[in-house]
Amino acid sequence: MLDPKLLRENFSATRTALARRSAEAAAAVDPLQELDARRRALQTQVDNLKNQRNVVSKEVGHLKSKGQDATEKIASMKAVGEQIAALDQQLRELEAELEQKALFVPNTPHSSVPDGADAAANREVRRWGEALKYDFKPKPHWELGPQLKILDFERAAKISGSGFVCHWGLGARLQRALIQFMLDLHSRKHGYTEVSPPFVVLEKAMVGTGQLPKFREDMYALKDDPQFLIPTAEVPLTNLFREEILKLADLPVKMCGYTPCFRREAGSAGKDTRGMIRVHQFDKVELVKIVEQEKSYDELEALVRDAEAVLQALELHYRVVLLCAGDMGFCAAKCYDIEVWCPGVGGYLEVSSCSNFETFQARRMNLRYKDAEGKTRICHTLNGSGTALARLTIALLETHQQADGKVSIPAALRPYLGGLEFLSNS
RNA sequence: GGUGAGGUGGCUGAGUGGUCGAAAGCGGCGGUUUGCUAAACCGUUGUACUGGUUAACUCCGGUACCGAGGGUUCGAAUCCCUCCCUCACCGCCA
Repeated sequence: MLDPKLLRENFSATRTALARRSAEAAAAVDPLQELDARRRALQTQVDNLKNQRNVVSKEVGHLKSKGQDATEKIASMKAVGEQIAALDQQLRELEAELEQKALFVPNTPHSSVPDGADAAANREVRRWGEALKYDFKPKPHWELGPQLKILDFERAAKISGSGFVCHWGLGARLQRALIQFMLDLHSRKHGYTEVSPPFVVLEKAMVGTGQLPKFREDMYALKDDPQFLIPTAEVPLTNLFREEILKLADLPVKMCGYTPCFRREAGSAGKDTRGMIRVHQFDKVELVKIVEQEKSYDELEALVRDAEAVLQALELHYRVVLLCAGDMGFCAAKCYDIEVWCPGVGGYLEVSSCSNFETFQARRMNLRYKDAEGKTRICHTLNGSGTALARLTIALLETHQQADGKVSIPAALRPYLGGLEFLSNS
């Protein structure tokens, strides 16, 4: 959510910034200006009436305590009371409308974010490693997985429908190893506190991190309860501190956590459907930071490096891409994607998305801190995948495959697999 | 799921339908005393919205907030209803 005061004072600048995303984004703020003006006028009116009522009611109290008659004042206030009730009702409706509209306005892009309407305008900022050359045609994971008997798409579909995978045998163990490897890396080397949160959250948590109300159709809602399956650990981890005022000494809050992620992918049917590039449920280790405003952009750079460390340790070639204004997610002010090379698929796949949301999420969840002067300010929140498992597994299998059909395991991961050096189907 | 007890400011904890935004204590902040620390004493102390004012939440006002939402009343922390949460016990259960 954007700062209402800032929006009021810098309306045209904000609108221009939003227009860098899309015309639709810019149009979303238009109704806010007029609604806000009406809201304030109405509130002033109601406040004045309430003041009148408070003053007279106190006089009634004084009169009664002295045993004097107050029936006239009481009668006149009855009418005022009815007026207040009616206007209060209008005010509540107006506020609800205003909030509803405000929740649909995306974040303004940071000045360092390049212009552009879509992925074509994204800017590659660096690469690590290079695409390996193979003296055979590298297979895609949807062939490798079943051959090695570690991925089972058909049986998964039998129990859950399309868009699900079952990890079998060493595949299941590989998932567990990767999760543990990443959690160890981030908690021991990068200073994040490991958190294992609930996988089911209330609607207000989903509103807090910006999944709702706009992206409802992408979420799995529980039928008989008011909760949702989490689409990412970002939701529970960031909301953990909602409605709190943190002390400066407690910042930065750095959390890492493993959760499964549940996504309906309602809008992307038919895209990237092959194998497990896009599935309804995948595992992910997420990194979340809650920081002071002045430090959030430095923390973003560090966050990206922390996520990159995973891929480097697993000897996977990747590139870091700075997203342009039109390609960024709803909440982000600035976002880097990390894309890993997958020789079987024949392209780069996004395994991490690292964003600074500035105050956008924190304002929605009323997450604040006391700064050095003791002033209460809205926190900046950040998160990044560290990293997403389904695609990481794809990259791992496809990159480290050999002509004989085996997949070599990078040295960093072997301790987590009992020293195993290869995946093979024997 | 059932029964009972509770939910009050950063924390502990009072609170009679009308000088209650709320006693008191702790903590925090400022000051005095002191070689330093400590102690003592004095003062101060929330959040949001909003009108005016300003270089500035700078100053002066207003409104709201005692778990949440309704209701009764001229007036609700206080009375009534619904819901949520916490704790205890019972039931069920990995």
